[in-house]
Amino acid sequence: MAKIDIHTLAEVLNISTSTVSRAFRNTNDINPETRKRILEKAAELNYQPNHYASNLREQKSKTIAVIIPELANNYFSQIIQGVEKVAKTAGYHILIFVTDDDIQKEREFMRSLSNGRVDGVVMSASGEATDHSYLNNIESFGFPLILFDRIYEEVGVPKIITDDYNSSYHATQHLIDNGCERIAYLVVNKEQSIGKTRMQGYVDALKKNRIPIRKRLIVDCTNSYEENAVIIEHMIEVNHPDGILASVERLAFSTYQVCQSMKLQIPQDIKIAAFSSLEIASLLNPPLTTIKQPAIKIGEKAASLLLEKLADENPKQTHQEFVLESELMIRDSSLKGSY
Amino acid sequence: MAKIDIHTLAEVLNISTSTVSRAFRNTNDINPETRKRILEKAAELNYQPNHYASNLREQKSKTIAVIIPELANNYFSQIIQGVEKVAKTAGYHILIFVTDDDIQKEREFMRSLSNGRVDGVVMSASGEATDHSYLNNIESFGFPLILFDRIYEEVGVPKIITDDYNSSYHATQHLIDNGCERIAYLVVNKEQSIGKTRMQGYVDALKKNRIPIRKRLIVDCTNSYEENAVIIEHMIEVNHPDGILASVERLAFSTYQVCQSMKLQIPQDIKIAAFSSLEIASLLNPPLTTIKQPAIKIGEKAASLLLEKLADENPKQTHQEFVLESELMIRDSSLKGSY
DNA sequence: TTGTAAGCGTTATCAT
DNA sequence: ATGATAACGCTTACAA
Repeated sequence: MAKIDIHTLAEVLNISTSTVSRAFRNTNDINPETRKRILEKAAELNYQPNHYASNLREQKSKTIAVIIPELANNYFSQIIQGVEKVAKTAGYHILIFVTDDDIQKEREFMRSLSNGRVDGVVMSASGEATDHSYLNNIESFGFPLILFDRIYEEVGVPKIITDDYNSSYHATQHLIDNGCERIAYLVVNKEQSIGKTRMQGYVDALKKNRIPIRKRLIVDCTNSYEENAVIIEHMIEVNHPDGILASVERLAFSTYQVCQSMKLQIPQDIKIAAFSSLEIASLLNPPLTTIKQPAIKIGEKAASLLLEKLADENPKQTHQEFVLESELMIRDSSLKGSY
Repeated sequence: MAKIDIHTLAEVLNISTSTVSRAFRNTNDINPETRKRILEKAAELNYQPNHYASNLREQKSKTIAVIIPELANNYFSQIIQGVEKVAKTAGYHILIFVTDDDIQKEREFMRSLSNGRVDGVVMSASGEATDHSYLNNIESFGFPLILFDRIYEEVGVPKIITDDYNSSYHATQHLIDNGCERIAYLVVNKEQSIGKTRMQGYVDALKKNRIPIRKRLIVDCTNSYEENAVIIEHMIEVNHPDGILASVERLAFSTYQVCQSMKLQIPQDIKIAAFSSLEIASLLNPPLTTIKQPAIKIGEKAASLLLEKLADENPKQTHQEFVLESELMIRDSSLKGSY
């Protein structure tokens, strides 16, 4: 181990700790020669300024937290990619927190982070649309927060969302245009921000087309593949939808599986469109029509906004809302007459 | 902000800082009443012990680093899932470092972590099999390291790998059994641990079957989808393989795309098997035969090993190698007569 | 059971 | 350009 600290290094060099410290910072009140000597010796002895001591002293960590509901999800993996990429270029590191869709954990994470562990946080919420009282005094947390995707509307922080309502509306209209009359909407939590918004787009598109809204076609699913397979199969058997709009990717996969096992043909027997940022949607059988969210971009944007705030001396309490565009990628799974 | 520290809290309660400190640790040399009073007040004032001060004092961080070559990769996402899950249950957090396949960055990360930032590291290497001199004195880094998947053979730390050689051998044999005689091997870096081992399995299976090894069928690819498409298309045009073994998932996707655009039928014209932990391989068109690595399990195992080391008072310098089994999931993409 | 005080390894301020 | 010293906020002997 032989951990070497600034004192021993200073001693070896017959120099003071302050000078050593200076050598590592880009200040110019140090003799270039001296700096060179110090850095060389440091490399030789493998000295690294202690991160915790520095942070304690400087009151910042060059670290940002990413709080997300789950990790087993292509969408959030891509979010992390985006955040990581931007953070890295600014010399920041990322710390990952997964709430497992539990708002208690979310709150605990947020609270525990008030200890200065990170300089800021980007988060996709786990709670329901209105359930965020713990964030009432966001300033008191002592760090900037950026919300993305699953947001709490009333919290006064910058937010990044996609145009979920429109996307959902258009995807539904697209299914209708392709002959669907009984479209099911699959959702994990219809009370939560995105599940709710997407449902509204679906509902309004049906209304606009004078198609009755059937409660039984709005299906609450879970986070378990097995359970969802059962739920979806049952729903199909009982309600015979001719179209399906999946509010998250995973539900489309389950539907594909169910259709395979029920020997239902997509899109002949049932058409499908799904919110998804899957890159290989076109390789599926059949190619899946997706509402493609720019997940990586969302991550990048969230990180950029956060870094901006961190760079800003006295950041105003903005709560701007940034809307990124999703793209409806029409593929065979939703097309009439593509067979 | 109004950050409150242990002193002010102590003052408010008319009590000493040590007592406050004790209230937060599970020690019993404190009056339960006092503790209760303290914790209540702390909650009220939203006091959180400063993480960096604690860490500095205790010389540990309850944080582990995950160093991986890339994030835009289903395999590594699953690794992170596994690590995160295990870490969380032990109260650890994870810090992510992405090297972009650059061994310089890997070395810098490792070096910088010697500053006590994390208690331990799990890593999948970015360098080539022999290129790890910087790890010669692993003890001097001052933290335990676990290597997984892309390992450096000679480094004396615990390693977790899958039975790549056998998997590759069997997958190749499987392609041969299904009538392939000109099997191409797609690899990103054939000098690197896994690319190399997997190639060996491929080569030996060919030899065993007295099929000549053709250099031109061993194809170096890159990390770019676009470039790979070009490379693979060119290779197919020139060398007319009737089978393909992809050493990483991404190369199989590119092959699917190329086949689509070249109007080649899988598996009729060309059969494919790939190393991949993709969960929806069976939904592809056609379903993709995979050598399915237990990515999440690998992550879990790596984390468990690390935590064991961390719990151990004086960990012996073990360098055990754990081999997890991959599973050959035979699907249509590699089958003769499944059409 | 509680308090006092030293120290974890830095960096910033002030002197020199 | 360099050095001495006092924080940063916490934990833990040791003392009471």
